Amino acid sequence: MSQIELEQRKRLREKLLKEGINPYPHQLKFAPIPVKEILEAPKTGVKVAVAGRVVGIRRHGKLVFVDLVDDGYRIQLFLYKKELGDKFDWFMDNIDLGDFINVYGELFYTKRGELTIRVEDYMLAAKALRSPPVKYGHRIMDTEVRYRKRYLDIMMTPQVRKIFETRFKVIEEIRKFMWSQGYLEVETPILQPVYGGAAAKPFITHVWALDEDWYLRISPELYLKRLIIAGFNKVFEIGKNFRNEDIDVHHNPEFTMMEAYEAYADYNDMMRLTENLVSTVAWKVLGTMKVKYPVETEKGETIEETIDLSPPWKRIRLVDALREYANLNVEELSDDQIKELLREYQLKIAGGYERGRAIIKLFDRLVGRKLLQPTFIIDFPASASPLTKPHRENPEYAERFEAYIAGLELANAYTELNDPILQAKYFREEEERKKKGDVEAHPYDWDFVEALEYGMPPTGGLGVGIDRLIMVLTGSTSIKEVILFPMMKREEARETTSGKQ
RNA sequence: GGGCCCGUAGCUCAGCCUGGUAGAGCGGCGGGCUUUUAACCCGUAGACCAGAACGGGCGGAAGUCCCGGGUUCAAAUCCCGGCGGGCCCGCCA
Repeated sequence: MSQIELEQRKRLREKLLKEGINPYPHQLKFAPIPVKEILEAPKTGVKVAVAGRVVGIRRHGKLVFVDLVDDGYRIQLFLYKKELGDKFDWFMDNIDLGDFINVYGELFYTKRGELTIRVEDYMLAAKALRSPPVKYGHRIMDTEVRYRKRYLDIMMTPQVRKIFETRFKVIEEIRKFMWSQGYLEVETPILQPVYGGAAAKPFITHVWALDEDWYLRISPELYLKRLIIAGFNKVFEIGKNFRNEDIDVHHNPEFTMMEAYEAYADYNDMMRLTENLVSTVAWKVLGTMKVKYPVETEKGETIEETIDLSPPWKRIRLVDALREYANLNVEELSDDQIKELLREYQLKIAGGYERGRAIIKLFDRLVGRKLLQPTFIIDFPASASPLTKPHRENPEYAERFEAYIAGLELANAYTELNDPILQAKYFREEEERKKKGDVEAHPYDWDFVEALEYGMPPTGGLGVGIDRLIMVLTGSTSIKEVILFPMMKREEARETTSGKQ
């Protein structure tokens, strides 16, 4: 909007105040009902009151059509000078696009068959000084504006609003599902003295009361396990984790995870939990277990892939997946041959070469993105899974899986390591890697080891990336499309009505 | 960390290659129109500063075509360096 238009509206606000009309009244004159209710059960000949934002004004001489949006639902208003008299002129002179108004009138169908309110009276409910940036129903083209001023993106574009409605319904249904399975929803610290539960760089903050540097959690894992030790058999937590790493289409520094832990369960139970959770949530929110997701083919074309979320999902060992999808039989390769492959694909291992980590790297590079249909990749090399119990049949592997859908890593789960001596050994090895330059190695958490020494039952644990799950369920290819306010570089201060900020 | 693309009126974009008056549509403002729905038709202001404000007229000290330099008689346009955004690659299990 031009500066001139902003000034015009500021003057209009002043004019209204002088006339004794509050542009920001405390109460509505006509008790409104939701537009949604009117649209769901349309009746004609009845009087209704509604409130909402003016998003369209179409004038035809002595009559005018107005589009009003209330809580995401649009209804048309009809104002006729012959019926409204001076109030018609007042509306045209004082109501602008973007304003909130409260109207009262009778429902009828126009010649074109649209349910419309024939306005008999109205009031200004809140003045907008800036007009909407685009016509209602259109997309804001500038992605920077969309992300920085998400309120405009949602205000003007119903499809965008729909994505976020879906997002929060998904989270609601996850809760309902977990509750129905007997899990207790808990909260654990976001500010932690020792971070852990994942391999990632943390955000550091300072606690003035203690004069100590603390961390924003990279995962709630070690606290949730403490609750299993405490004697809660089934717990889960939904919340933000913070990882001080790159921002791209699959990563935002703060993101939402659901983690669940269950005593006397193992990673097989967690697979069943995962596929039941995801398919049930899809069914409840979308009414289907089949979703479409845009996928780029090798030719560079984008096609809609239909993804079937119904259980059971495919289960395949990581080394078998490398054989099946990348034609690599890593179990028969020497370390030198694997190092050669790392060179070929320009992959580096932080903290120095280590066979297990190298195999996982090759998997991520060559296989992960090919896994479009839901797939559990099971049995990771033990060396790169320091919180996981070794495989019951072959201790070179860990009882760990990752779930992939649409090429996205969606979940990560273990049969949890509950041997404190082994856990301490793994922590020491992680400390060694940290010294060798692996900035993401786990720090030694002696307090957690002590907790394990009191005895933790056999436990299955699961982490689900909620943002990525919502990407799959909404067909979004960027995590920024499913996070309300994604992290962006700080903006320069700008002029607003209250001056420089 | 590497590469590619974009940044011009409130919005969407043209102009840039080939340097020489900065344009269109939408939106705004004014007018017309009794059933429209991205309404339509006619007119008009609007890109930086600015004379208190507003309306009308006049004017240039000049004028941020993201910012700062450079080349040139002359830069939105060419060159260099930034900033912001998007995408790809690497890293992030």
